[in-house]
Amino acid sequence: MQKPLPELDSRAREVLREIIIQHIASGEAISSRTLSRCGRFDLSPASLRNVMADLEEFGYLAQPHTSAGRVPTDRGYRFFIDNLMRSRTLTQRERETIDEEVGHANEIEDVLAHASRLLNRFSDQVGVVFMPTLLQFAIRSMDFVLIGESRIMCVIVGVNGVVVNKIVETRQQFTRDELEKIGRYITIEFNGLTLDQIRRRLIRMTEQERAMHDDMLQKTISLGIEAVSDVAPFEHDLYVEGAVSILNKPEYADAHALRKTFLALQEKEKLVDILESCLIEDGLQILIGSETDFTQVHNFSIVARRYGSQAAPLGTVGIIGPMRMEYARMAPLVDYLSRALSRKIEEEEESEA
Amino acid sequence: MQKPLPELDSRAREVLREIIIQHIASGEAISSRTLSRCGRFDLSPASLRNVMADLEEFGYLAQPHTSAGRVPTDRGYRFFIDNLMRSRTLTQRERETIDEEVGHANEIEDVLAHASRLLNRFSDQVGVVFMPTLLQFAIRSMDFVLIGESRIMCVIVGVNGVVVNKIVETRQQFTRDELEKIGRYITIEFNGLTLDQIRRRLIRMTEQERAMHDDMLQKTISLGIEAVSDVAPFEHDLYVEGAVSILNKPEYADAHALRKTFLALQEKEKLVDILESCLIEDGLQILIGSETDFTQVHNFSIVARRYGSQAAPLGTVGIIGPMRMEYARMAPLVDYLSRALSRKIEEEEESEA
DNA sequence: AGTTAGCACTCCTGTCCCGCGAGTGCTAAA
DNA sequence: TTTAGCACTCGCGGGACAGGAGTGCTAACT
Repeated sequence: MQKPLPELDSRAREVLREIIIQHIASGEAISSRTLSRCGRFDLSPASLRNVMADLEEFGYLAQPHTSAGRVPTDRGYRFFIDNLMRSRTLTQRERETIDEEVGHANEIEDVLAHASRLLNRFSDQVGVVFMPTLLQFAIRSMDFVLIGESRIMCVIVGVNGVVVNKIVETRQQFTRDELEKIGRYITIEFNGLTLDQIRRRLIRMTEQERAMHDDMLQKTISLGIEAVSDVAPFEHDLYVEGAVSILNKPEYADAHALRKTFLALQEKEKLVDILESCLIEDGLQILIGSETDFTQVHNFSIVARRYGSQAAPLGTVGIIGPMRMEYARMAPLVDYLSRALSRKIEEEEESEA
Repeated sequence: MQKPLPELDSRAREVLREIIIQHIASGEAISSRTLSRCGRFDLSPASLRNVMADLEEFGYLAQPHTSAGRVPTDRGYRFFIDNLMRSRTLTQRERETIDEEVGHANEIEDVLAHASRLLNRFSDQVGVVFMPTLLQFAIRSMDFVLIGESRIMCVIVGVNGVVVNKIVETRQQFTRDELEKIGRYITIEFNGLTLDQIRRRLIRMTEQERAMHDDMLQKTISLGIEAVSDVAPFEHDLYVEGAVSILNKPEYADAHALRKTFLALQEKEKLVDILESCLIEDGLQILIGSETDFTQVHNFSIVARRYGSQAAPLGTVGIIGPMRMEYARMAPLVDYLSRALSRKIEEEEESEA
C-alpha cells in the first residue's frame, strides 16, 4: 500500500493541500470536478483524478466509497501539517483579547480557567488546560490556619505562585501560636524543595531520636507529614471547556459517534497522559487521529503546547477537536496562548521576588 | 379539554398507575392490548380502551399518533406521584453504601462531590448537589495568611463548617503578625454575622472618622472589605455529575434532542434558580416536565430535597432525568441522601463545638 | 349498565425497487 | 502528457406497498 519514500512533485503537493483545505472547510469528500472548478489548477478533472489516484496510493487520501470523492487520511493531515500548511497569524484583535483576559485574572487557577475558555471560544473546539500536581514542584511557603478544634487548613504556595490548600484533621491540639511557629519553621527549612522531597525528609526525621525529645519539633513533623501526604488536593488540575461545542460538528450528527466521543473526553486519565507527554518537549505538538492514543476514538486531533518558563514548564494548553479542524488557525492560537500564559506567569514571579 | 374535577374511580386509577409503571419500564407507548395481557386486570382490551379514553380526556394520557398506544402526560405523572406511587424503600446495602461514602469524606466540598456521584451512580441519572454562596451564611472565623509580597490568602470558616478561601492583592504591606492580629480581631468582633453583614458594617466603620486615627484598625478595615467583597470564590457551589448518563437513554437517541438537553444542563443559572427554590420548603420536591422552568427542554424532571439542619438549610441535592424515570426509586434515594448529608453535617458541627 | 367481540379506519414501519446523480477508472485520441 | 468519452459503481431519495399495531365505534351479550 504505502511506498517507502513517497516523493511528491510540486503539483501533487498543491493538489493535496487544496483537497485538505477544502475538506476542512466543507467536511465533504472532494471530487476531481470540484477541484478542477476551483480555479487553482488549469487541469481537467481527468488529470486531477490521476494525481488523486497517486495520492491515494501513497496513503494520503482515501475514499469513503467507490463513487465518492476523496478524504484526507491521518497520514495526509500529517504531511499537510509538516510540509504544506501556512499558518494564519492571529488578528490584532484576537491577540488583544487573549492578552487582556490572561492579564486580567490573578490567581493561577483563575488564569487557567480563563485560558481554557478562551481556547474554546476562539476555536469552537474543546479547550483543555492542564497543570500537573504540585507534588513535583518546589514550594515557597507553607502556613497553617486553625479552622476548628481539630481541623487545620494548610496553605501551600509553590515557587511558581500556585496556591494549594488542604484541610487536615489531627488528634493533637494546636494553638494558633504553635501553628504560626510551625509554618515559619517549615517555610524556612524546606524552602525550594518539592512536596515529595519534604515528605521524605520529614519521615527521615522521625527516625532520628533527637526529634523525639523536642515536643515542638515532634508536633511539627507529624503535622507536616499529614499536610503533604498524598490526597485529593494534590491531584492534577485539568480544565476541560466546551465539550458541547462538538455537538455542533456535522461529523457527530449521529448519536452513537457522539456517545463514544463524550465517553472519550470523560476518560481523564488518558487525557492527562497525553497532555503530560507534551510537557517534555518545547514547541507546538499536533497529534492527529490515531496518534492521540485515545482508545475508543480515532478521529480526534490534539493541538497542544506546554507553558511556563523555559526551564520549568508548568503545564500544557491545547485544544481537542475532530481531525478535520482548521490547523492553520488552531496552531497559532494555541501557540500564542501558551506564550501569553508563560509571560503572565513569569511576570507574576518577578513581581513576587 | 380538561375537566375541572377529574374524579377517578379506583379502576381508572389502577389503569393509570399500570400504564405509567409500564411506560417507565419500557419507554414505549402502552396499548390496550398489552395492558389487558399483563394480568393485573380481568378486562378485555376494549374495556380498557374506554378507560383510557377517559384518562386521555382528563389530560392524564396522550397518544403520539392515532395508531399508537398511550403515553403519560405531565399531568399524568403529577397525579401518579401525588396519589398512586408506592415508593420502593432502599435496600440495606444501598443505605450502607451511602452512609459509608458520606461518612468517609471530611471536607464539605468533598462530601458534596461524593454525594453527587452517589446520586448519579444509584439513579443512572444526572446527580446534582447545590450549595449557595457563603454570603448568606454566618461565619465562625476568618484568618489571613501571607502568601507573597502583596498577596494574602483569606480563609473564612462558616458556622456550618464550610471553608472558603480567597486571595486578595493589596497595595499595603502587612507583616505576618499584623495579619494574625487582624484575623483574631475580625473573628471575635464579627463572629456569627454573615459576610454581607460584615461587609456593610466594615463600610460603615470607614465613615466614622475616629477609625482613621488608628493605623492598625484602618488596615483591618481595608483588608476586611477586600476579603469579603463580591468575587469568584463566593459563587454558588454546584456539582453536576454524570451528564453522560443521559446519552444512554433511548429517548435521546437522536442527536438533536441530545444537543438541546446538554445545552440545558449547561445553563447553570437556571439550575441554580430551580435548586434555590427548593431551599425554602422542607420535604421532597418533584418537578415534572414543564414544571421545571427549563426554557429549552420540557421533558425533564427533577427530584430534589434540601439538606442541612432544620433551622439552617445548607443546600439542595437532587437528580435530573427524563420525565420517564423511576420516581418510586428516585424519591427515596434523594430523600435518604439528603438526610444522610444533614446528619453528617450536624455531627461535624457538634464535634466542632 | 357494564362488558366485549367485531370491524373499519388510521397511521407508522420496514422493504423493495427504481432512477438519478455523482464520481471514478480506463482507454483511446489529441 | 493531457483530456474527452464512456462504462461502471455506489449511495441516496422517493414512491409504492404490505404488514402490523392500535384505536373508536357499534352492536350484541350478560
